Amino acid sequence: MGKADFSPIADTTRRAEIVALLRRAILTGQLEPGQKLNELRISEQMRVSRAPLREAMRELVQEGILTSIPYAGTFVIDVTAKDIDDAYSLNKVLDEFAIERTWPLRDQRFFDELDRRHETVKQATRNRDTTRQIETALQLHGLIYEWADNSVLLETWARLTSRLQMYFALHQQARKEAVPAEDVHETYVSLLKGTDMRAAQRHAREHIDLDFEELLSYARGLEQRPSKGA
Amino acid sequence: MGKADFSPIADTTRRAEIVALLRRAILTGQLEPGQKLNELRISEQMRVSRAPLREAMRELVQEGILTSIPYAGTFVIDVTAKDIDDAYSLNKVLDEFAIERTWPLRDQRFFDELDRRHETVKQATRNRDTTRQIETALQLHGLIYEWADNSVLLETWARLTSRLQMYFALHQQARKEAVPAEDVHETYVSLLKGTDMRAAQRHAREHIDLDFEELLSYARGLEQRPSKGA
DNA sequence: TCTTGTTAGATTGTCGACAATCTGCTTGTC
DNA sequence: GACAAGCAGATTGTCGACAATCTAACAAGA
Repeated sequence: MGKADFSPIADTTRRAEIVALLRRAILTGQLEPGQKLNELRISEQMRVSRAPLREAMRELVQEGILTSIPYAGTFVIDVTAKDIDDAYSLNKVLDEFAIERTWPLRDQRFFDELDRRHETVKQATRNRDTTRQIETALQLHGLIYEWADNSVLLETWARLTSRLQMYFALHQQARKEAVPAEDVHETYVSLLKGTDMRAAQRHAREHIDLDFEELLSYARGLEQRPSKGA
Repeated sequence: MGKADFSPIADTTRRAEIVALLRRAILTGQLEPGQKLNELRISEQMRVSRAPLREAMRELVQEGILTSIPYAGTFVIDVTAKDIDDAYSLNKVLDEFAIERTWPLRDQRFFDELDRRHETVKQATRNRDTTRQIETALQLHGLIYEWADNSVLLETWARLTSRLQMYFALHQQARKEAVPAEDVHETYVSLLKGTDMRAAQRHAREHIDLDFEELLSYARGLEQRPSKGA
């Protein structure tokens, strides 16, 4: 028997591509929070009928980054300080759990993948590509979820990730100064390679708190921000 | 100004009703795991066109109880012992977190609602209505999530609940003997009213483990169960 | 002036038909 | 008989048009 392990072929439906396009637009901040998505306009821009577009939007509504009001429209979710707070406090709990589950399953492949993703983050940092920096940092962070061997946990993380990426993108977009160029993940990676699980969990929690404080202060600033129309 | 506080009016779209119908059919076991959903047949039965039906199915796919393969069809998710294991182990973690967050927010309204839901479970138990018993027990359990004041946590619980309800329904449907008629929630409720948070958390975890073991033994029995076609 | 009723326009929700794809069977070839 | 090519049939994906609903502007009346 051959040994080639093929990755699944790409989804060939328009719907899937539309989902990807819209998600990217939202997570990178091209579509602002509160903004209404006009079906006719978007479907014309994408050269697609409204049917697959609407199905795509339903998916993103369930994914939690769009919200829908019957006969009124579908909107990018509004971001409040409390939403960010909620997401982060849950993230802490999930992180601890993910590390606990991943810990006994770590092997050489895990460490290799950890290094690989870390390297990708560092590269994005060097290139000053903030969007990609956020994306790769979350992917680095997501490894413990992928390795934890718990499908429900992974799904939960995927949902959370969408929001976190959106929050960070908004934050980066708003603040004037450049992103810190130094590498803030060195400790995290080395702890995941070490032998002290509790220490890794503690660090994950504290590391999160750091970025978190920054995000929150930003979010508190845009409370009562008016919703953007079409 | 008047003091009447109205609840939001019902969703008046076919889509919303279809979602509710399908979800109920899946969670009560009318639609079996692995079964394919034929769009044409269902749309004819519901006297609805395929457009809103497909949108509804997209939502349920994202909700995690349906799965879709392009150009092949949409199916009720398969249930494996590992899925149940995954869901429960995550549930334990979330329970602890929910109790921790709810604890300082408990007030008279909380206790009243707790009693009310508990009473509803007992009533369903007396009536030997197993489907309703599962539903109400999960609602009782869900109170700590509703009270925890964390929207992301609540969403996560909602998703988890769907699966749990499905698992329990399958279990109940499969086993011959009747459901235990006694009340298994007495301790849980009284601990939530008490002053020892750790004890409540511990009990939640152990209580879950109980039903869990039963479910798992059932699920292990139906591994390699063939998927049902149309 | 404020409220209420009406109307036109725009947008979302739904429908029926067509196109693309898959599945299983048949056919032909070796 | 085994196997590949090709052909129905059924099912999903997509489209364009119509129906239902909302919004905002405007007119009529108290």
